[in-house]
Amino acid sequence: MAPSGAADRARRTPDPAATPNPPRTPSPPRTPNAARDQARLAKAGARRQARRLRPGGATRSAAGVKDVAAAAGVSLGTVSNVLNRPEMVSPTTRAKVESAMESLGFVRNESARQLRAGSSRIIAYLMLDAGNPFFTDVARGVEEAAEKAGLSVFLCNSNEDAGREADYLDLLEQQRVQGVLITPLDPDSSRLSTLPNRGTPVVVVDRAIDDGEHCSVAVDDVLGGEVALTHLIELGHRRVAFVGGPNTIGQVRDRREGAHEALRKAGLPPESLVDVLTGALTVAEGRGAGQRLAGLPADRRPTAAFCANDLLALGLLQQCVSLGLRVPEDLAIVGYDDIEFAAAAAVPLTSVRQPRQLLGRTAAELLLDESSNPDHEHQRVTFTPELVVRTSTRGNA
Amino acid sequence: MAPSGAADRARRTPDPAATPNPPRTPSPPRTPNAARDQARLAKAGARRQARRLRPGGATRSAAGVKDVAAAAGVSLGTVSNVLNRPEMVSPTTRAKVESAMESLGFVRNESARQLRAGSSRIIAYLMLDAGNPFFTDVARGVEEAAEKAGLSVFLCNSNEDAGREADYLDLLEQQRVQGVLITPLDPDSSRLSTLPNRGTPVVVVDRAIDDGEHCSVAVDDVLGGEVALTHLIELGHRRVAFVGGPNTIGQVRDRREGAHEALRKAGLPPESLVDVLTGALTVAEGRGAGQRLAGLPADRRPTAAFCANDLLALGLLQQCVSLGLRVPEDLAIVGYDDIEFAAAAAVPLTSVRQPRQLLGRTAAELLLDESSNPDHEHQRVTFTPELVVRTSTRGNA
DNA sequence: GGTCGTTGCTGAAAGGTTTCAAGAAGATTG
DNA sequence: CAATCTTCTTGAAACCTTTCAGCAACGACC
Repeated sequence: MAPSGAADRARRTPDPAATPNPPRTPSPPRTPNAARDQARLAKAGARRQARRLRPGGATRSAAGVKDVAAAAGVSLGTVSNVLNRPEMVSPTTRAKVESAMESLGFVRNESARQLRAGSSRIIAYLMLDAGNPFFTDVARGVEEAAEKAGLSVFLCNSNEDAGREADYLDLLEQQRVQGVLITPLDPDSSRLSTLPNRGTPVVVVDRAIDDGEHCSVAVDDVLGGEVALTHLIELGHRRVAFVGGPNTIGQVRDRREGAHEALRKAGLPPESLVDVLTGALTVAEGRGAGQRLAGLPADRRPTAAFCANDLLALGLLQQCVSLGLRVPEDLAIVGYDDIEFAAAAAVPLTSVRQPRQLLGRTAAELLLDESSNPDHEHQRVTFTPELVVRTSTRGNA
Repeated sequence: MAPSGAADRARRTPDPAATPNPPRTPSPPRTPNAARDQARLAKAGARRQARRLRPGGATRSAAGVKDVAAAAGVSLGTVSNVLNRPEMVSPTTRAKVESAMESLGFVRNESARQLRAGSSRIIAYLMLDAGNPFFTDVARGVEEAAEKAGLSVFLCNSNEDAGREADYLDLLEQQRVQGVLITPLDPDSSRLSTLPNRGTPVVVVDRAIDDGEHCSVAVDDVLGGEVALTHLIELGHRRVAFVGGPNTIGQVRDRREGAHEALRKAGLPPESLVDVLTGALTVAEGRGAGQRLAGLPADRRPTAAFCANDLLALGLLQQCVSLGLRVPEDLAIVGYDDIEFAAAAAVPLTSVRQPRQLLGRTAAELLLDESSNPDHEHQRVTFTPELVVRTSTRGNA
């Protein structure tokens, strides 16, 4: 119970060049190019120690119910009963079986269980980007609801890659999971319908969809975009950048559409919104967009930017500040999602908040209903977003 | 909740109040108390539309290899060959089989495959906190290495909860995954050794461990703590808060120990480091710590804070700024992990950087080696952290 | 003393896949 | 043309669990 001791030992042990046949050593962490910050008090490097141990008998015997039954002197069916209907086994028998399990190190084979019983106790959430706190917050809501129902959650990360998304869908279907929650790259993809057609419930998260095949839980992105841009218009901005992309992502399209809607309602021309296209919804892409925006001559530069999500907004903000632009005086910024880090940013970020955890919880509840309730009706739940105004648009006034 | 016997039993008891009606509607998103920001242009709420559709024939026939074989007019073994050794099936036969699969909507039953073949194509990463960008970056490294090897990754989130961690370990062992990567709450837990003893490889991530049962990949946290505090000492700070907790988390203990080591080397008394204990490593807990620190009279308040991770540091920073403390003049702050948001914070954060992605990639590579190479030797890889100095300690000078 | 209900346990069947020894059909060789 | 190889294909066995009809033992009852 003294891990500090272990660490101590690690540091003291002489650097062993004596690794007989180690897997190729990892390259040392490359110094990040993005960060212009300096002052390395310690240089990066890796130490590695190998040990051939393979202690006596790694008991790879893998005891099964049969072995347990033999050891306990009961039949195989009884062992199964202990596992699945313990109340219908006499206490003494149960004790015998349980102690046999213990001493044999029995681990139930879930594949066989599922094959025979037909049902899995797992649901999966296939996320668009596990690095985006928005989605991990949604995931927390999912876990909450799943735990209440006695299910486990596997998280999968498509990382905005259509190929990976498809691979994971295949995998999950083959695993016969109880259901899949997904924030898809393209909610209209036909691939999304094949699962429910074959019996695996799918609930679409953060996209509204009404094809009769899925439930969906979403936040009104068009309204969110409209609210954001209305706010900027009311502050007097007449030339606004829309930072986001790629356009294949529905959230981006909807939020842009909402922005245009706001222009329309305000009687402003569509050209008031200038597209700044990004390759993904990440901080790094936001920095790139900042570079481009800051490079424009001041009289042609938009006076405000509406970003498709907070990661973009934070990157944009960071880059603009470091290039000497003042926020909001030179450029007002509105983000989207109101992730926890938005409020802690260099200039606290105005953002459009979504009920993240509730989104996940509701989606999971719909999934559970679909997979357990024969009278299930597909539903489309839409939540309303909420603008949170902070310094990045309002200033400190 | 993983299928422990007790949980199972609980679950099976028939639900007395059968719910023929749709799941209870979710409560509307509660307005967050933490944010003091205002200006709601749109109030939150939910719309819901139900549709009973249940289109004609949800083909839940679940065609199997047998059906495909019949449809294609070949034997069952041939279908399996198409699936697993396509090169040894004649092109024409293969085409027949493939089109039969297509038209029947065949989906391979992974449970059965795994039961028979014995092997899973899945590895899992059991994370300490999926909401911490540090771990999602590690996960990205894991995915990268796994993809290269043709494996899929399931992410699981213990959320710093020992019970959930144990449940997931059970579940993964029962699933017979190919291996488990884990950042454990307590690396010394005996539970961690039972899996490898029974044949499921386990690699410990972000903790050094040398028990002969696991590989481990870590960054030297003691050194990191030392480097961080040395930096503060060199800046003249003589009274520093250590913000972190709970103490059961090894990372916290090591980093604190390193800080004390720095004091020792500088000839300063141990009381120079004041513990500010938190309940978890989150932004919210960081805010709480900020509240407490800012509440101290200026002459008793530490002049600097070293936080066990960046989430704490960001929360602390946010709270201190909003309470009128100047950073770094009134309070210098050092974080840990150098997550992407650290550089974009209100005051860009000095932090101890770790090679996150490399950590994950290396861990996954070790796991793959362990599960495929009979001569595998357990290794302990240690990387060296790196201090990145920014405004939160140095100021703008 | 027979009948009936309970309670606890048994043993075989089933579930969908992979594997593998063996067979069939064609091609090649002497 | 027979013998030998090759190349494909086949069918049964095995993987481990759950389920379920049935059996044995026992007490209660008329």
